[in-house]
Amino acid sequence: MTLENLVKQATSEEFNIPLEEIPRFDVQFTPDPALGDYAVPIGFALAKQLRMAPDEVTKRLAAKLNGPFAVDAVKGYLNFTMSDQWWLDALNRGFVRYPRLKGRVLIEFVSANPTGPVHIGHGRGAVVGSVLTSLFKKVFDTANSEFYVNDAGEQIRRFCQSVELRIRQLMGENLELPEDYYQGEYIIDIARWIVERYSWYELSDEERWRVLWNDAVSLMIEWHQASLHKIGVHIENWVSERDIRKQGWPERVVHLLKAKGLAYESDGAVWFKSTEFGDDKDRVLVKSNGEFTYYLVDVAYHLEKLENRGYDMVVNVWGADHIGHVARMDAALSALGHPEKLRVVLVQTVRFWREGKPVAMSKRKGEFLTLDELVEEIGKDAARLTFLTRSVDSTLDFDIEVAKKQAMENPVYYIQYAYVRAKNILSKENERTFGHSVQFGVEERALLRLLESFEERMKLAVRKMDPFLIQSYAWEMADAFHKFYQSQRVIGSEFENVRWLLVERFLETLGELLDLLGIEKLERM
RNA sequence: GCGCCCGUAGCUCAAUGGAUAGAGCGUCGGCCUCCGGAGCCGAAGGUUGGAGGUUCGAAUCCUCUCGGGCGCGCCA
Repeated sequence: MTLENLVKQATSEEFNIPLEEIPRFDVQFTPDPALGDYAVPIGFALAKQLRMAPDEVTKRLAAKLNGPFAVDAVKGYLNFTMSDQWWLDALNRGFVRYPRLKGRVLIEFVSANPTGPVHIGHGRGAVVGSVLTSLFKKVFDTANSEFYVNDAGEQIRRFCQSVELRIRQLMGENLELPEDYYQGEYIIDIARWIVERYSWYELSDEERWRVLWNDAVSLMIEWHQASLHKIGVHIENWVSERDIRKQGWPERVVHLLKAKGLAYESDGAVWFKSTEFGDDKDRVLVKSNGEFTYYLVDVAYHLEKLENRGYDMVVNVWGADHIGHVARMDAALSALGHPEKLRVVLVQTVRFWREGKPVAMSKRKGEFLTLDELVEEIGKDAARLTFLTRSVDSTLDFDIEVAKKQAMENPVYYIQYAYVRAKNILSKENERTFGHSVQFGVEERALLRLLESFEERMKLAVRKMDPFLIQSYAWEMADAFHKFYQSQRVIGSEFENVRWLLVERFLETLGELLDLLGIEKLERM
C-alpha cells in the first residue's frame, strides 16, 4: 500500500472521519534527509478540522501507523524514514517508469522559413521540441514531430528572385543586388549548385522558375535537415504549405466559418469574428486582393492536423515573439469546433554572448551565426544542454565561450562526468562475495529518493511541457551521485553488492534522461 | 494604452502552497597512499522589486504598483 493510502486509512480510523472527508495532502520529500525520507504535512489541515493542535494530530497518527518505516511526528508533519529493506526493494524494482496518457499528439517546432539557413536563433526551439517529442513518445499513445515548411508566399518568391540574380551574376551578367533581396553567401552557393546542373540559358522562363521554385527550395530544406541532424534533432514529418493550399484547406476554413456565421466581408476582404472567441480584434482571412493571409493558411494547416490526421492535441513550440498569434489561433480552432486542442509552448528569447559582448544578428545583412557553426564550435552536447539550462519561460543568456569551456560552469560535463565515474566503477573486474545486507547512509538515501522520484518528475515535465525540468533533474542526479561517490566506496565495501546495484540503477536512470535529452552517454572523457 | 513572460545572494538562475529560500560562477579556506580531483567539504553572501489581500502556512495564488523583455499589420 502506498504511504498516501496508509495515512488516509489511519486518519480515518483514528479520528473517525469518512475517507472522502479527509483533506487533500501531499507526500513529499523532506527538505533535509536527516528528518527522514518522506514528509506528509497532514497535521495542519486536520488540526483545523478537528480543533486540535497539529502536533497532537500527527503524534496520534504516528503511534497508529506501522509499516516498513519509522515515523516521526514533527509539528504538522509525519516524517517517514523508510527501512533499508524498503529501499532495497525499490532498488531491485528499478526506477524508470513513465506516467501514461491517452491520445495522439503532434509537436511542431523550428519551422524556419526555407529562405535561409537554420541559425542559432532557432536552436532553442529545436532542442526544446525534440526533447518534448522524446518525452511524449514515452507518455502518450502516439507522439510525432513535425516541421512546417513555409514554401509558398512572398518570402519564397523573393528568395527565388535572389537566387536567380546570383545565377545571372555567375553567368557573367553585371547586376546589382537590390537591398531587399536575400544577401547571404548561401544564396550564391545555391546559384552555383544550379549552374553546375543546368544550362541556365537554354531553359525557358517557365523551366527556370520551376528549377528555382522546386530545386532551390528543396536544397534549402535538405540543408535544414542536415543542420538539425548535427544538433541531434530528427524531425519525422516535413509538411509543405504548398500541399496544405493544394488540398484546399484554406477554402475549407473560410467555408466552415461562413457556414457558422463567423465570417463576413468588409472592405473587400473576408474577416473572421475572432472577437467572439476572446481575440481583441477581428482578423482578415482573405485580403481584398484575393490572397489568403498567412493566418488563414496557418489555421488551415492546424485544421488539417486535427481533422485529416486525427491528432487529439497539437503542440506548437513558438518563439516568444509569436505571442500575438496564440489568442487568434485559439479563437479559430475554437470556432472550428476544436477548443483546447492547441497547446503553445512559448520559448523565450536567447541572447548570445561571446566574451561579454553580444553576438550581432542581422538577417537583412546576412550576418548571423548558423546553427552549424555553433555546433561545430562547441559540440552537439554542450549546445543542446545549454539551451536547456533555463525554463522555457525565462530568457536565456548563452555565452558561447563558457559553453565551450570544459569546466563546471558548463553543466554538460558535470552530468557526463558523473556518468563516466559510475561506468568506471562497473568496469572494474572483481569478485563480489558479500551478501545483500545493507545500511544506507545519507548520501545513498539522497540518491535513492532522487531516483525514486523519476516518474513524478516526468509527470511534472509533461504537465509543464518544459524540458528544462529533465535537464535539472539530470543535474541533481549527477550531483547526488558525485556526493555519494565522494563519501562511500563501492568496491571492497561491506555492502558492495547493494552499492554495485545502486550504481547500475543510477546509470540506467541517468542514461534514460540523457537519451531523452539527446546527450551522449560517454564511457570516458 | 492593451496582452503575455520575467524581477530571488555581487552575477546567472532553481525552488508541487509547507519546515532553516537552494545551486553554479565569483571571493576566502580545506580534501587525492584510496572505484578518474572535469570531483567533494566548509565560510561569507537574502526585507524573494514594493504595498495590500487569501491561507494554519506565500518566492509561489489574487489585487494594485514600480522596473525589464516580447508582441499588438489586409507582414510572414
